[in-house]
Amino acid sequence: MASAGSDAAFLARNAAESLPAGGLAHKLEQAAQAGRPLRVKLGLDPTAPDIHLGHTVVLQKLREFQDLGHRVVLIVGDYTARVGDPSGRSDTRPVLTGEEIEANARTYEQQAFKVIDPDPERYELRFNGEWLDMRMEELFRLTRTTTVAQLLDREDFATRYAARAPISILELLYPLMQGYDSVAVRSDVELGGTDQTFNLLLARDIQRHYGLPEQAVLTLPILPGTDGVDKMSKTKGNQIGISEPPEEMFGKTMRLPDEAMDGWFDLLAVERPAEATAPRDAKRALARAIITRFHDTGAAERAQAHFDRVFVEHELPAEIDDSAIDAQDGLVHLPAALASAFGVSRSEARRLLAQGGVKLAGEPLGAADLDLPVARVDGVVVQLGRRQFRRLRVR
RNA sequence: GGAGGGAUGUCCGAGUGGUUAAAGGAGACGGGCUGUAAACCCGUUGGCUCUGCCUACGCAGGUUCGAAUCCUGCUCCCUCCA
Repeated sequence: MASAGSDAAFLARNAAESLPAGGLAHKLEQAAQAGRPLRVKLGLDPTAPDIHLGHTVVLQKLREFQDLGHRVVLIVGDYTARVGDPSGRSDTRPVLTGEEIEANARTYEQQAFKVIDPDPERYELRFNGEWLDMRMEELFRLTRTTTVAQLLDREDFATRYAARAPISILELLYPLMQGYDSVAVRSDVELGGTDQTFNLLLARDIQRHYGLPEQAVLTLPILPGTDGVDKMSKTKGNQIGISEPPEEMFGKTMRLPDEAMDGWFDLLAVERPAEATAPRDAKRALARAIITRFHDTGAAERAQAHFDRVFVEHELPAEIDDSAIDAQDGLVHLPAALASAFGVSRSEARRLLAQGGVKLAGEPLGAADLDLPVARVDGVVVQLGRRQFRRLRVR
């Protein structure tokens, strides 16, 4: 193991903040002296089991800790998920059942193993229902650790409070519960996005109140989505899921605005190509690196070849899925066929047709092409928009 | 406990009896340009058996030739006073 100082510098190199100053190096030193690994905590939300690139930033960091010999503790917020988080106003979140949470957690874990090491020596998975299902008396002890003023220091609470927007007591309790997780698992370090800074730091206070050493906190910048602006999230539709097919990953990465590229290289810990590389080529390298990480090198090469073929050369993809469609009296009703082949509504199919967004064997169709003879479409490739292809097969 | 405000399409947000499938914006999608970047231009954006029909403005009823708009009840949300 290298020196604690250089390890700390390495771990913090692409982090947003390492708090308190010198805290991480100190922890690493203590661990080295005691000859034990650090317990590195990450909390996860069991309502969203699909991992995307944004989640992998912090997972990647966990992996780095593991590679230095430390132990990762993933905490599933099953208890909190069962209560339901009221933040985000009226859209009451569906409260999950125990089984759903368990299933989500396992799905998440399987995906997380693409990044972190599943070796039981280096990894453990815990559910916070284990300790949060507590007696009132214990809750009193927990709530005594923190004051309202402390909680109102958190930016979003402060903003909402000032704006007289509602803040439920439950919401105020979340940081406490998260902090108690740190008490329960005796974490040495906790990771999170910069949006978690407050909660991660509050956990230190709570640990102190419980007579435990305070955890070091390492926050990582939020990875912007493929739009380059908003935080990557499923709801925003700007995510790249780590289980997506290589071709999708390649295309989505190429759509990333140039300005966001630097951030991606840093946060995803992808080696940057030479300074003079054209933005387009840098992005291609980024895309290949991402695919190599979640699939393999071969997949990356194939995805790039596919991309070049379809979007640069404007040729048909090498592989096109078949779609079975119906015909009547020797005619194929296109809106219906497109709807079933591409999963759009018939009205939408009509619109696309009218806008020249539908190509049959490379030739654009028009609004009038509603019913075509079977012979013209059977076995022929239709293209919807720029990137969807299907070979139609009349049943 | 009292008083008041609100719930509109993916989101924000106009509209307070009739050219309203519902202004405007955002987003998304299609076309052009291009590096599937940005910027820019044009167009589309509830569904369908599509020159028409059906469904839609929190939910349920009612008034009216006609309602997102008026009335009644209900649900939910917010604010202020106590």
